[in-house]
Amino acid sequence: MRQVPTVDDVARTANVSRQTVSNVLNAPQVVRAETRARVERAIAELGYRPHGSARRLRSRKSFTIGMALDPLKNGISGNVLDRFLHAVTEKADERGMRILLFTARERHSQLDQMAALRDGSDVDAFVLTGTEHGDPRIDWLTDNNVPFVTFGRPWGDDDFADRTHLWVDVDGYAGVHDATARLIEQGARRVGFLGWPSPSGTGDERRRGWREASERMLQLTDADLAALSASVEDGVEQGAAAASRLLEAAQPDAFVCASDSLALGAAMAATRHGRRMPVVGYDNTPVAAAVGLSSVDQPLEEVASAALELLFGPSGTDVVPRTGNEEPKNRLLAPRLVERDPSGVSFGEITGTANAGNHTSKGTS
Amino acid sequence: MRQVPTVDDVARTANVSRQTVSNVLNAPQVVRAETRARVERAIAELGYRPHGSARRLRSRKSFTIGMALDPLKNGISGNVLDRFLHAVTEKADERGMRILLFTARERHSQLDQMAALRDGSDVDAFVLTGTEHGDPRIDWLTDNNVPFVTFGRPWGDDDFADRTHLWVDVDGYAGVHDATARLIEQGARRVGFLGWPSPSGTGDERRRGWREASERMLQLTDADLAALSASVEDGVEQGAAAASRLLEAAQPDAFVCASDSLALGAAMAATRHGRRMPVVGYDNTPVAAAVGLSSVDQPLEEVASAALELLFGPSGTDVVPRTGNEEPKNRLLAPRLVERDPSGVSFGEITGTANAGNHTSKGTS
DNA sequence: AAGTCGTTTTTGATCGTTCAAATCCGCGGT
DNA sequence: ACCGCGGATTTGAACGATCAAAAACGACTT
Repeated sequence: MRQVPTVDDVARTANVSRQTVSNVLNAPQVVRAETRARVERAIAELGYRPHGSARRLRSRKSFTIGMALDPLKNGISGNVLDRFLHAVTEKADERGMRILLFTARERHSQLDQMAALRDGSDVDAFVLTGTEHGDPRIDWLTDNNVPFVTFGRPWGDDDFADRTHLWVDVDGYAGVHDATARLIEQGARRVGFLGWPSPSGTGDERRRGWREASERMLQLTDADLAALSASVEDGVEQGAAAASRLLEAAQPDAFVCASDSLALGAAMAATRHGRRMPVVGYDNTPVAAAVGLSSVDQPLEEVASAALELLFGPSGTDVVPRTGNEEPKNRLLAPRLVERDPSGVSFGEITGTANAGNHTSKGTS
Repeated sequence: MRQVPTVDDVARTANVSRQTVSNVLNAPQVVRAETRARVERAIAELGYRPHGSARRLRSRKSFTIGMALDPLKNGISGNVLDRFLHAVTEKADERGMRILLFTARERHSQLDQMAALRDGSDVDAFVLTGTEHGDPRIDWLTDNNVPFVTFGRPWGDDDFADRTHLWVDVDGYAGVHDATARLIEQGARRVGFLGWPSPSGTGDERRRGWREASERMLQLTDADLAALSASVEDGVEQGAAAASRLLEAAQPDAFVCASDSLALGAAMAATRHGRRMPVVGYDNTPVAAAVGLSSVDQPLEEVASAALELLFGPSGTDVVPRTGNEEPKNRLLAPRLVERDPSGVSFGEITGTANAGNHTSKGTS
């Protein structure tokens, strides 16, 4: 079995020293062109490939980004994070970096994992998703001066002023606002909203988008607005039930929803009530695509690029020092409304106990 | 800034040598209980954590599994691989192992990536998905003696006799066979099948399941069977179109499909023809769950466990030597039919050019 | 008292690379 | 001739751990 060649082997065949070989790889500009060519030939000839672990041990850089993979949320919602994961992986690949995944049942051991990954130079930085307000991971990372960026705002007092925490997020307010405005342009006069119970950073933001667009463009009383809005846990059934209530009580002529699950439920409820009306969901999941629902699409590729840019600058692989000045510390990206014609599907009778999925709805408080 | 403690620091505080500390971590049984306790106390006190890269450099083991993350297939189908990824990550976590992701636009550079990962002791083994017959990656891995396992059969002449290639797969034949049988039990007499064009390992296998169940349980001529089966590219529209043709020509009273996309299309087509009939899809995606379609569910957690067991044995983290004898080299797992009542949704008129998604259908050959 | 054996601990070398500093080399200036 | 200088290259040490072999220790024989 052939031994894997090392820098020394390359150095010997190219008649140079170890360090020169190393320089060809890491700082080509300091090597004379002629020598460089010679070394490169030797590298190709021997099929040399640097030993990652050795390099990391010495240089304390890993070209690797750590991502926590949280246990799969039921079906629909997990899709966004998976798409984000793909996007980050690809953007990282473009910089020659890789993604190290880890999970941890308990949050505590997740901190341990992250600590181990950092101390062992396994990762240069972390990309986190699904962070909550006051997330212990964030405090730990900040305290220990570990570079990280989150997909999702910290939802503190003034996120844009937060200079210790890099974040990228999608402007749910704008997304829902624009979707609502579009419906109104198309003739809607009473747009209903299905969202999640407060407090929920993302949820409240999306509701605000609907509310402000409605306020601004339609002459609706506060009572009207209150009647047109519902707060329920995520899920198709819950969406159907809530939409049904609104349809009876507040006569909406369109729906905007905080998720595609809710939107699908709303579309079904509308048909059940013998009405056909536009419904817009959120996240543009395959479900929305399959049944022809319009949906607000998050630009996950851009989110991924932006996240890496905040961490590593426009193109490098070195963590940008967080000097606390100048450089932007966050990015808020605009989503895009994907409009679809739901002519392909209509939603018929829904039975009393129809279970439109295998969602484990834990409590309804 | 505090320095990260090393084995030497621990050794010093515990009054032992480096190697003893190392032994406490890697071979506790050779250390006297009392000494071990002392060392462990020192470890806890200093908050020592082994340096992964140093360990890897010396021991040539990484406790890491490499997975290629292929560019996201459009919507629906990607879901299975993402669920698999999650499952593998969790099962790996239980063994104290982690997942390193990488992508590569071109297949060629993917080989390079894998070579680099292996040479750099970045990964101990690879888990591959979406392998094709005669996949160059497989040859390369086999030739270079790199441990790997695939989710998906090699689709060679006799996969079960293949002792050089570890694989896990789900028995699509059984899944579709049983789904078909179930429909027949429930009264169906002419079950239609929507699948993909041959040759396609998975696709042909699923079709065979339908065909043999139909042959065995129903008295159908070869001509009947041929008329009841369609081959189209994956997609909701394609499924609807094909189902529509079958409905006109062969009077099916139920459908079994090779994917949820096709199944959704079939359900829509059936409604369009004013018929209500059972439809079973494959993969149990969120789409099926959302619209209440029955579907064949792949046991991805089991697939993940089985894959790791083939590689590392029932519980360790060391690659089982592929001696070519005795130990099983593959596992074929049975899927499970998830039955749903589609009462919640009915599928209405479909317009001529309805685009029920943003699938980029490349060619129709 | 010396030899033997088994268990526990220590010692020195090594993994493959990069860092930091030293050396080499050619050239122009005094 | 000597010095200084900047660019190119080399040298020795270090990164933090494990491997392989040697040494220390105790108990038990002979």
